[in-house]
Amino acid sequence: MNTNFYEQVYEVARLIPKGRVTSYGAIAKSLGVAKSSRMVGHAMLYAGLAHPNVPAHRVVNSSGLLTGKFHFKTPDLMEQLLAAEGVQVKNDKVVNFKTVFWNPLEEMNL
DNA sequence: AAGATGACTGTAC
DNA sequence: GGTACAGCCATCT
Repeated sequence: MNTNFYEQVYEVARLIPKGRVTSYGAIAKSLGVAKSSRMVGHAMLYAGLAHPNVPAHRVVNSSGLLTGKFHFKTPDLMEQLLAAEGVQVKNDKVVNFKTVFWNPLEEMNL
């Protein structure tokens, strides 16, 4: 699909360190399309098909809520993966979200 | 071409 | 902090 935009989303998503999470808006903002946060989520749908190894489970909404868990192979997979990386998930929500939050802009600004 | 949809976000109550 | 509403924008029907 020529979606270079998606490629960038995947690239940023892959940069997320293990045990950390980020938000769709943060990724969108780092790509200069903060207003298209929804497109980031849409790109994540393709993540499992176009690019394996894209840790889409590390991307949550601005509240740290696992909004996309139902789009995974199984609804439990997302929190399973997060838990396996040391990210505690409670009630479909990332615990200490502000603490484990990883800002893509930080990496890009280096 | 126009309307509906969605893995979102920010503001308001 | 939870619910409600509006703004945004690519994709699909």
